[in-house]
Amino acid sequence: MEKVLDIITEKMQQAFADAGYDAAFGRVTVSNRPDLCEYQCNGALSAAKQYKCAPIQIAKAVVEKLDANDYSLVEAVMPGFINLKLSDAFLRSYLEQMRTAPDFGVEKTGAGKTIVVDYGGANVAKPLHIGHLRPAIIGEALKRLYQFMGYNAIGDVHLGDWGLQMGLIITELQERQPDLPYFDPDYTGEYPAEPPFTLSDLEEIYPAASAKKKVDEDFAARAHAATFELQQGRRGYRAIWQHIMDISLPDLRRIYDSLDVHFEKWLGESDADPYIPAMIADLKNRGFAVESEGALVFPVAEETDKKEVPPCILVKSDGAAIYATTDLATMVQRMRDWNPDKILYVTDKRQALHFEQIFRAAHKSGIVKPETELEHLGHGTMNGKDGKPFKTRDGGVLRLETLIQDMTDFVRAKVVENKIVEESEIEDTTAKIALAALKYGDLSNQPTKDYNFDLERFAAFEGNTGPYILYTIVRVKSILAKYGAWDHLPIQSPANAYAKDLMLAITKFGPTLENALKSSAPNLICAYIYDLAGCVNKFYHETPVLKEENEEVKAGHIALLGLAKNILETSIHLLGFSAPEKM
RNA sequence: GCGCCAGUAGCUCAGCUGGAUAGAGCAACUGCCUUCUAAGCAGUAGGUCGGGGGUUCGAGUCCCUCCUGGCGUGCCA
Repeated sequence: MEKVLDIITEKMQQAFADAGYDAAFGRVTVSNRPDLCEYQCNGALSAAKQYKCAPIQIAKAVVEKLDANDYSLVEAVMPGFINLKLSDAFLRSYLEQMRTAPDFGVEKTGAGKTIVVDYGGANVAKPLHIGHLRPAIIGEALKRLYQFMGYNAIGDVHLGDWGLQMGLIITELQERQPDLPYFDPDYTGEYPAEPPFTLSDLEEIYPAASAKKKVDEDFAARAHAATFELQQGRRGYRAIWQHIMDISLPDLRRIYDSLDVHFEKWLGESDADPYIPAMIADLKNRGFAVESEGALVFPVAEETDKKEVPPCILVKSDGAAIYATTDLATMVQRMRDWNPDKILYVTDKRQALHFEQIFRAAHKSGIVKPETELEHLGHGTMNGKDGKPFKTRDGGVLRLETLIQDMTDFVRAKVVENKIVEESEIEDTTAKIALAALKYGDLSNQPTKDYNFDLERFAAFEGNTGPYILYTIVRVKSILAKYGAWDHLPIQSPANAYAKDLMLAITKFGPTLENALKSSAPNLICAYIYDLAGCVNKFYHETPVLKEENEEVKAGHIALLGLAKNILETSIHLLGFSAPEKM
C-alpha cells in the first residue's frame, strides 16, 4: 500500500505546481505540533527564498489549489506553514485496507533479494557471556525484519571455531592428559568415540589456558603451533576439535533457543577453511596479496584515507590463518552458495576497522561482486548499572545464562505476587515477560550506542518497558476474547479523538518498518510500539467498549482494537518476543 | 600523535534531510479502581541542549574551535 505521507505529498506537490511553484517544495512531514495538525508542509518557507516573496502568500496560494474534501483541516498559518488533518473517511478507508491486506499492506521491498545476516559470533568451548547478548538480540530482530519485508534472509551464527582458542584448548589438554592418543603423531587407529572431557571441563580448561598464555611464552608458542597444525589437518587435533564441537553445539543451541534466537545456518570459521588455499593462491597470483614483515597481507589503504589503514593479514608469520582470512573465505562460500544482494554483520563496534579492511579487500579483489552491499552494524557495549563494564561480584565475566536466570527470577516473583496467572501458566508467562524485558530493554536503545543494563529498570512493570507493551496487548486480548468473533468486523470512522490518534498511529506501521530497515535500527520499532501502546491505553481508558450499548459502535471499537493488537503482536514478533494470555 | 563515537531535565534516553512553545520514562508531588486487568490513565514540578565563535528569516540539528569521556590504531576475535 502506498504510504499516507506519499499520498498527501503527491497532492501537495501537485498543488505547488498548480500554484506556479516548483513541485519539489511540496514535501509533507508528520507534524511536530500535534496540537495544531497531523501533517504539515514547510515548503512555502523554503520557496520564499527562491521566489522572493512572503512565505505566507505562497502557502495561501497552494492551499487554494488543494482539494478541501480530502482533509478535515487545510490551512495556511504564519509565517507560512501549511497544516493538514486527515478526514475521517480517508482514515477509515485506509485502515480498512490495512486490515484486509496481507501483512497490513506493507510493501515487500525485499522481494527477490537475498541477505545474509551474520550475528552470532559464539565461540565454541566457551560459555556464552553477556557480550553475546546484543549481537544475538539485534541480529535476530533485523533478520526477522528483513524476512517480513520480503527478503530471503539467512541468519548465520558464524561460530568462532578455528582460531587460537582451539589451539589453546588442545595445548592445555595435552598438558593435563599427555597420554591420550590424539597427541601421538604415529597413532593411526580409530580415536575414541567418547570425548576425554565434559562441557564443564571445557568451560574450565579454556580460561585456564587463556590465562597461562599470558604468562607462559613457551605455552603460548605451543598453542599457536597447535592452531596451525589443526588448520593444516593433523588427525588427532581434528578429532579433538570434533569432540569440542559435539559437546559445545547442543549447549549453544539451548541458550539461543531460550532467547528465541534461531539461526538458519550453523556454520563457523572452520567451514571457510576449504576455501582458503585457493583464495590465497588466487590473491597472490593477481597481485593483491604480498609479503610484509613475514606475513602475507592484502594492502587496502587508499589515498583519501584520513587515518592509517593497516593491511588485512591473510597468513600470519607463523603460517596460521587469522580472522581476516576466515572472514574473506566465508565471503567466498556465501557468494558461491547464496549469491546474496547484501551481507550484514552484527558485531561489537570495536571491530569496525577490521570490517572496513575486509570489505575493501572483498570488493577490490572481486571476492564479492560490486553490487553486493556489505554492511557492518557495530553495536555498543552493554555496561553495568554504574556505566562500567559488566562484571560478576568476583570480577569475572557474567554468563549469559546467569543473566537470563536473574531476570527470570525477578519477574517470576512479580507474576506470583499479582495472582492473575494460574499456577500451571506461571513458568511460561514468566519466561515471556522476562524475555520481553531483556530484549526490549536492549533494543529500545540505539544499537550503536553503549547502554547501562539495569535489571530493575528493564523489568519494571511501568514506563517504557517490554512488560508495558505486553500488558497493553494482554488487556486488549482480554476484551476481544470476551466479545467473541471479531476478525471479520470492518474498521469504522473514528468514534472519538482517542480513536483517531490510534488510527493515525496505526498508519505509521509500514513507514516505521522501512525506516528501521534502512537504518538498521530496531529501536525505531520500539519507539513506535511504545507510542502505539500509549494510544491504545488512552483509548482503552476513555472508551468503554464492552459496555457500549450501540452494537454497531461497539463493533467499530472492537475492530480498531483488533487491528491495533495485531500490529502490536506482529511488531513484538519482529523484535523477537511474544505476549502471554494473562499477566 | 592520528582517527571514530558520545556530551540534551537529578537519573536513563528520544529528537527523522535546520522550522512553530526542546520530548518520553524513572525518581518527586497530586488526582482517578461499586465500571472491559490501576503492570493503567490524567496532572504538577524540573533543561542558558558541554563552552565559545560563525552561517541562516530561523540552529539541539550545519561549519570552525576548545573542553571532557569512551573506543580504535598489523599478526586476539
